[in-house]
Amino acid sequence: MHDIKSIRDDAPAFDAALARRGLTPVAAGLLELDARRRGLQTALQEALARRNEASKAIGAARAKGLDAQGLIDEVAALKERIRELEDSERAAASALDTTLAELPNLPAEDVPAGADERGNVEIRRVGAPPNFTFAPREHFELGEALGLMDFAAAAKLSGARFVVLKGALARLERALSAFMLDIHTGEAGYEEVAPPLLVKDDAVFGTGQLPKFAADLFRTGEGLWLIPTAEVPLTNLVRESILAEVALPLRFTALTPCFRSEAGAAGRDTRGMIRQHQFAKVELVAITTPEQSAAEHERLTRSAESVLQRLGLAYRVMLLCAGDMGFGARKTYDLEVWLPGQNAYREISSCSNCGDFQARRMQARYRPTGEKQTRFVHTLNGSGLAVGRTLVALLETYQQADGGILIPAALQPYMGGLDRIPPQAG
RNA sequence: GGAGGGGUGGCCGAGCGGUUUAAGGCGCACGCCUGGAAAGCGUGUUCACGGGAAACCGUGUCGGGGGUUCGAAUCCCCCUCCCUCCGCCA
Repeated sequence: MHDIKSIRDDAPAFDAALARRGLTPVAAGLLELDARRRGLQTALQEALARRNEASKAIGAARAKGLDAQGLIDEVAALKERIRELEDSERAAASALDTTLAELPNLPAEDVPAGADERGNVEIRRVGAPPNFTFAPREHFELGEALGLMDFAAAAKLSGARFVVLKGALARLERALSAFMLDIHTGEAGYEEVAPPLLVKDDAVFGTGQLPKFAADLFRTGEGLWLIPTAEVPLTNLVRESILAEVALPLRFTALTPCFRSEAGAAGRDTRGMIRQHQFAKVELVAITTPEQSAAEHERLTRSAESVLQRLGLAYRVMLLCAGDMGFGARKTYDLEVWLPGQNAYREISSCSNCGDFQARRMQARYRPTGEKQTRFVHTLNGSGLAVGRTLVALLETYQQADGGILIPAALQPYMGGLDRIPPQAG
């Protein structure tokens, strides 16, 4: 959510920033709505002030036993005008808010230009893609051959884009989750949270999925939303609050299932676990000051990267261009892991600095030490990591010619000491 | 799901149609006092929006939304959250 005042202050800069996202100018229309709203508000407030003044005089006159009929008539006449002004003011404010709520965040200055993923810039590459003496298979071939990954069974239960994991692969998902959480809650200092998976409209509005992306979410009959990411409950932990500066930064991590309708993804990644309606993810969220958020963004990204490094997975870090960023982000790094079966880098984490964009929607503020005025916090989030896709990368990276899967040393304690998933006998 | 009781500033807590400009207390900030501190005394202390160069002024805000009234923290209706009991339940 943008501050209309900042648009008032520099409309051309606002439109120029939106243009970097490929959007047409909107500032002029917004300012017109804003001027109308403020005019109505001033008129309303003047009417209310007069009503308050006259009502007080009526009370005083009554107390002295004087006649106040003239004042009573005046206020009665004001009532209708107040009602009209209230309705008009509300309509104007609502029109302005509706428009503002659907505008994405502005890209940071150091975000490269570009309309789509072809404009993204590679920042660094870590680890070398493994060499194989055989043609590496895709994860679903490996998983199904092991008899531990069953898409057909999932389809019977739930339809397309679900999977059933069994045995060592079910364990592997649990192991990866615990491994990631331990990394983030350890030296990185994130506090582990077990949040609700069903949330209200306000929460989903706060992080920016509503109102524009309702079609991407699942909604219960009772009107609650299944979280598409733990970013929603974790970030909303600070909604409508005023934090002391010394309490910042707040760093939260959570393992949750994530639910996405994938409405616009028909035909993409239809095979395998890459794109599912439900997947596990360990999320990282940080709440900090405007001064600290850029550094916090780097720190958060490094925490996510450290998971890949300890698992020995090759990856690259991409700085997203203005046209490829998500709705709430002002700057985003994507981590892309190497998938030997696909012979490609695929997104496994997206780490974004949202600036004060979500904080405004949530009314999440802090009070700088020694100051009276409050300011909006900056919010950041990133996957650390998508567990399902990590499992995919692990299978494809550590596959053996016989169909078995080696378990990286760092993960073995979480697998009960197992060092490889053996190929299915027979 | 049923019945009942509640929600007032950072916190506690009065107020239940009009000098309430939300009493009083705690906490916090600043000042006085002090060798220094405590105590004491004094002043200040919700948030948002609008107007203004500023000082400051105005409007709204007593869980949320409607209504009654010249006037609502106070009366009425709906919603929401918390607590107690009953029912159901991992």
